[in-house]
Amino acid sequence: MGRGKVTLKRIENKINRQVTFSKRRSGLLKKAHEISVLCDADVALIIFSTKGKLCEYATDSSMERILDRYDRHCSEMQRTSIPNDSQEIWTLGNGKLKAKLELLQKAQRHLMGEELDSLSIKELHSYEQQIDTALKHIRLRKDKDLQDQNTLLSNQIKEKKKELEQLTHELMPPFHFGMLSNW
Amino acid sequence: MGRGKVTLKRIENKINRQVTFSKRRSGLLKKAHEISVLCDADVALIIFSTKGKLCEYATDSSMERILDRYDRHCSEMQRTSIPNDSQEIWTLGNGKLKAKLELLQKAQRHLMGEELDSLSIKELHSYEQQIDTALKHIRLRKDKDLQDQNTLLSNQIKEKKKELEQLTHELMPPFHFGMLSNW
DNA sequence: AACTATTTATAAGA
DNA sequence: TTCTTATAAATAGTT
Repeated sequence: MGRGKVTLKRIENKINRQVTFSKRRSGLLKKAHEISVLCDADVALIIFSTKGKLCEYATDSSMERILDRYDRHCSEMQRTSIPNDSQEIWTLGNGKLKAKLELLQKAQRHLMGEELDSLSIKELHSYEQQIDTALKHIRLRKDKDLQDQNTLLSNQIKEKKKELEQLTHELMPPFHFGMLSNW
Repeated sequence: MGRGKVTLKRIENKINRQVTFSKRRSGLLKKAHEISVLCDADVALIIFSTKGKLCEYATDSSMERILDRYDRHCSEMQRTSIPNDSQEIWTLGNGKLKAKLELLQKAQRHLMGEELDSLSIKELHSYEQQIDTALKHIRLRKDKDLQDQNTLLSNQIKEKKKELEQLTHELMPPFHFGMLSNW
C-alpha cells in the first residue's frame, strides 16, 4: 500500500528502515486493537525495534493475564499432546481419551472453585482472572439483552409503519401517466 | 477497507464476528511477519479467539525467546523506573497544559465515583470497566509481591554467577589470532 | 511531519 | 468455507 510494491526483505537503508518501522508499528498496533474489540479476541503484541526499544499492546492492557493464559494454554497442549482440534477425539485411543476427559473435568472443577489446593499460586491467579473475565462477559450480555429487546421492538414498529404505508398507497395510489391510457 | 466503513465496536452478529476474525487474524499475522522481516524487529503476537482457540506468531518462531526478552526488559524498566512519557509536559504550552490538567481532574473525579450525572451510559460503562480492571490489577499485584521477591533473589544469584564466569575468563582467556600479532 | 499515488486489506455479497 | 469485487485503509516514496 504505497507507491511501490513491497518485497519481503530486510530494508537495508537504515533511515528508511526506521521510518517504515515507525509507520508499520502504529498500523500493527491499531489492527491488533481493532481485532480485539471487533471480534472480542484476547490479543498480546510485543515489538522490539532493532535498537531494542519495546512497544506493546494487550487487550484490556492486561499483558500479564494474556501471557499467563498463553503459558497455561501451552502446558495444557503439551500435557494432552497432539494439537487441539475438534475431530481429533475420533482418532484417539481409549487411554488418551480418558486422560483428556479427566483433564477437562479437573479444569472444570477448578473453574467452579473446587479442588483448588492442588494448584500453584500462578495457576490460581490464572483461574481467578478467567472467571473474572467470564463474569464481565456475562454482565455485558445481560445489559445488552435489554437493549436488544428495545431494538427488536422498534424494528417491529418500523415494519408495521411500512405495512401501513403500503396499504395507504393501495387505497389511494399516486398519480402517474399510466392512468391516462384508458382515456 | 471494504465495502463498508468500520466502527470500532464489538460485532454482535456471531457469524460476521467469526468471519471477520478469520480474515483479520490472517492479516494481522501477515503484517507482524512483514514488520519483523522488513524492519528487523523482534515481534511476538498472541491471539485467542472468543472461543479460546490460540493463534501465534513470533520472529524466527522463537516465542519463548521473545517472551523472555520481554520479561527481562520489564524487570529492568522497573529497576530504573521512569514510568511513562512524563517528560512530555515540558514541551507543552500553558494553554494545553491547563486543558490537560482539567481533563485529568475530571476523569479522576469520575474514577472516584463523583459527578457521574454528566456521563452517558457508554462513558459510565467505560468507567465501570476501568475501575474493575484496576481492582483486578491491584489484587494481582498484591498477590504477586511474594513471587517477585523470589524472582529478584534468583536474578541476583544469576548476576553473581555471571560475574564469577567473567572473572574466570579474565584469569584464563581463550586463544585467539590477535595473540599472534606481536610475533 | 504532511501529502498522495498506489498497493493492500477487507466488508459485503455470491 | 472460499471467491469475487467494490471500497476503505495503510503506506512507500516524495516534499
